[in-house]
Amino acid sequence: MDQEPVGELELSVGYVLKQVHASLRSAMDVALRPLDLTVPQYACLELLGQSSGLSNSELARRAFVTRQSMNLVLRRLQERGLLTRPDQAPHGRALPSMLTRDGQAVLRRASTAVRTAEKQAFAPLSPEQQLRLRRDLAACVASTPSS
Amino acid sequence: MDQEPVGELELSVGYVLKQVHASLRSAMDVALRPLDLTVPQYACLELLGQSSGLSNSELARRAFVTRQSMNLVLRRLQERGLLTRPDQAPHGRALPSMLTRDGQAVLRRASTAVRTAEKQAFAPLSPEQQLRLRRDLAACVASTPSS
DNA sequence: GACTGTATGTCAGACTGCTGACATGGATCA
DNA sequence: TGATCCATGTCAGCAGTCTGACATACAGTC
Repeated sequence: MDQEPVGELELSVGYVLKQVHASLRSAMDVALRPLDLTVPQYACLELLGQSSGLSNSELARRAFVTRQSMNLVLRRLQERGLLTRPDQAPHGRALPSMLTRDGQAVLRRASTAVRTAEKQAFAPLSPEQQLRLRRDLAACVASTPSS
Repeated sequence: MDQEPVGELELSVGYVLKQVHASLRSAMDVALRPLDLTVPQYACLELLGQSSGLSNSELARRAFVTRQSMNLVLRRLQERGLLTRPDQAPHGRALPSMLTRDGQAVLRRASTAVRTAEKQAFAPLSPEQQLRLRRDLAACVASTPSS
């Protein structure tokens, strides 16, 4: 390793944030591959596991993708029998998605796998530091104009 | 189990990290649009501005994309006359990229725009908190197996 | 010198996610 | 009631990124 003078980019919060995000994303990919799940698919399952009956648009917002992308994710998961959507909307146009029994089972396994990967990624930080990190990040979100 | 209105996902460091990353990415997109630059293109310029003569592969690693993707970025920037690459490699196969005068000018404007966006994104945090956040994140990177 | 291993640049194909657009259902208000 | 606006689901097209592959250039070993 050549010892360059630490660039200015290393001093940018955004750059380091991107770095950690990339590393975590990669770790999640590896952890989810055996379950044949992508990160967006996992995110969708996790969101539904915690808030059953969310609509496509609502899932998209919480997973930080567009409605169109989430639509494809939902379709694929529905084909695999991991979730169900009613043919007709009970109110308005929103179609509430629900996990099937299989979906819940897959989610349980995926959740533990991701949790392990995440734990490992933040292992250098003590529990107190992790809590502090989460709070600092959450503070930034709070000021963000909701998309 | 806290049954707060906030879901369990909100308690996940990874989720909040993703949230902040998405918000920052979006802000950077908006800030760079007037300059007709994408985020990867800006990243490339910024990296070259701080370490002139980096190769395609090295830029790719530091920008967290593949060599192939960075190759397209470099080509596009070269077409716009923002950087130059020698036709022949001075050593090995690595082609060192250099910013042109125009490239340096665009970088200056882009850099201030991005810096403003980043400053705004992390505005809720005091300078001390931002420093702490950067250190915490950097600690996570240190343990990551380098890609 | 020949062989092996590693790193780089580049091409081709597939996949993912996005933007733009349209139709539908509901709420609001004159 | 009719008009307007907003949110949702979905279709089509396009740009960006990735995986896989190949040829090339250097360093190390025999």
